[in-house]
Amino acid sequence: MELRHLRYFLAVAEELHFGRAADRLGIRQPPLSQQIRALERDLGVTLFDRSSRTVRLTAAGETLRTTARDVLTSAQAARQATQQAGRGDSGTLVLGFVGSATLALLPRTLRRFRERYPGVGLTLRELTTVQQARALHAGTLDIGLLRPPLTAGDAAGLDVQPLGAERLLVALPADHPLAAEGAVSAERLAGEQFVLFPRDLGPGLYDQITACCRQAGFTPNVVQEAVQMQTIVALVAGGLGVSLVPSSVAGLRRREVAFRPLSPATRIVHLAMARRVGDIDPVVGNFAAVARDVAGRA
Amino acid sequence: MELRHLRYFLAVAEELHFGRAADRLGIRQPPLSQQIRALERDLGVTLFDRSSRTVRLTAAGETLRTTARDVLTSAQAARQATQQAGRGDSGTLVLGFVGSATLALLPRTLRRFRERYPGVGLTLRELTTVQQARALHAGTLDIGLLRPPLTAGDAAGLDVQPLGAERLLVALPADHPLAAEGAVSAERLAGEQFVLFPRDLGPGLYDQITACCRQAGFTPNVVQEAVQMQTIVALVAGGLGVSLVPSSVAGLRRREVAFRPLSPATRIVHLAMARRVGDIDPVVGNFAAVARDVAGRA
DNA sequence: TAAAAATACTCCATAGGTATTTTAT
DNA sequence: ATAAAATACCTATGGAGTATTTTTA
Repeated sequence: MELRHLRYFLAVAEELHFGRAADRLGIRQPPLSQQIRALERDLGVTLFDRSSRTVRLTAAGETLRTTARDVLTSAQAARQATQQAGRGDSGTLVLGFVGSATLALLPRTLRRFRERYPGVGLTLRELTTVQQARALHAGTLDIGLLRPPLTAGDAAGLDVQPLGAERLLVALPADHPLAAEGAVSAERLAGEQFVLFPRDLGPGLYDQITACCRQAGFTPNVVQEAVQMQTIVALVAGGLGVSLVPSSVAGLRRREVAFRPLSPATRIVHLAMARRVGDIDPVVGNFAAVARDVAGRA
Repeated sequence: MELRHLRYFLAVAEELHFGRAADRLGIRQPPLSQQIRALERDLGVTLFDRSSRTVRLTAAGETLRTTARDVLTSAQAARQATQQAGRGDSGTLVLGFVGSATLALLPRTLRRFRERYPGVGLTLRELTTVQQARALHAGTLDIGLLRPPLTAGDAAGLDVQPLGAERLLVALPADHPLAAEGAVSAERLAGEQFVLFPRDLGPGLYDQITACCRQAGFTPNVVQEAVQMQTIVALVAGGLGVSLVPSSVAGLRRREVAFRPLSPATRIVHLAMARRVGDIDPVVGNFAAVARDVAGRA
């Protein structure tokens, strides 16, 4: 018994006429008669009571008419579910991200992805870069938005693609003297009080910021820590100090805060996307494509 | 997509090895690879991630593995339900019977039929012969146990088969003088008081009984009516009168009642089975066969 | 290098076609 | 007489076979 037999059977059961059923199926009447006969032989049961003028369903035929519909329906459902899964529009995706990635790229990427692949369940986990690398290896994470560099050990077996580079900006209270200038050199910040996030929330970015200061000959005097970028910016607005932030943070326009480029504008922080090498899950590929697309537009 | 593809796919999905899966399916590895490939092409989806050493399911493959099982399961269910219906072991049967048929044949037939065809729902309707003929024509009855004769009009379109013939017995109180004799001639009953059923409950049998008396030169003096044969026999046991009953009623052995043949033993009452001509429902055929079988053994 | 899947090809079973016959109304 | 299914027969697609190549762990 094949699905073809059931399709043919249903056509005849609905038309109660071999000729019309054959037309509907796009085949000729004799092969249809043969297939129905083969089905009857296979099942060991007479499905139609046919005379040359009338075709009626037998009791067995009535039974098959209802059950065969179920079979074809579930076959169709299997097709569609499989194709949806193949397009990467099903299942779940566990996404890791560093806190500083949330500001621009992540919300837009999530919105686009949700629009295009509504069948995918998303789980978001805010993790540090190193935690993401470990979770990717452990299989508890499917894709990560993190800040390079990774140690060779952590990077092994991972496909890490740059998603974008941002300059570091100086965030100043709007009435700060340095805010009057176009660009600020790192040396000018030596005496300033800094608002930063705890190092363990983003060691990559944190180390780049402190390295920047060290290169200018000082260690930043952190007077206040805050967990979220929004809070840091709010604290700067309140006049508690200055900060160094990735340029995407400037999207948080606040009247009381001025963002100024560092001069020379050499300091670059990178955001990257990491996934397991050889991960063939189309959901992961789709998310990566959307993220690249969103990053490319910025 | 055909069921074959799903069967093959499931074998590979379970073995994760084309060679072993082919063995299990009783085919060779290359055609199996081809069929899987054809399925993938048809669905437009990659189902397996295969290298020459390992075969893994893709996300789409995982989806198909669960849904394809449903398809094959429902196909198997369709097969079995259809075959059961074809054997006549499903659906319902509406059976009519005359009250006087209940004593021997009907209970045994029902027991045998229930044993052999547990899938059939039975509806029993006690109806007169004429009512059965009408109900058969109307399609509200599938098969009837009735007492011929039928008028030509009622019999048209019906297949009426004799199920058995019974002699009429005289039912007497055990202490009745006639009970001392071996056989009783109808004439000897002329002065007796009779216990009978109302004519409209079984005009065929009733008319045969009264014809029997009329032939012997008298009209039975009915002093008591009762609806069921058991009651009639009980009333005879109580000494209220005598009765004429089909021989199967003698099965209701009661110490206080003697059953004696009529002499000469010419009076015969028939039980017959009626169904619609050309009724192809195997359930009806099966019941008829069981009934004939049970009647034949008696 | 060795195990396993893919490829190349061959064959034949059978789905589907045309022509005709049978059957029941 | 005629509509419709069955039968007979033919064709060709494709499922399954054997032999071989390719691939990667």
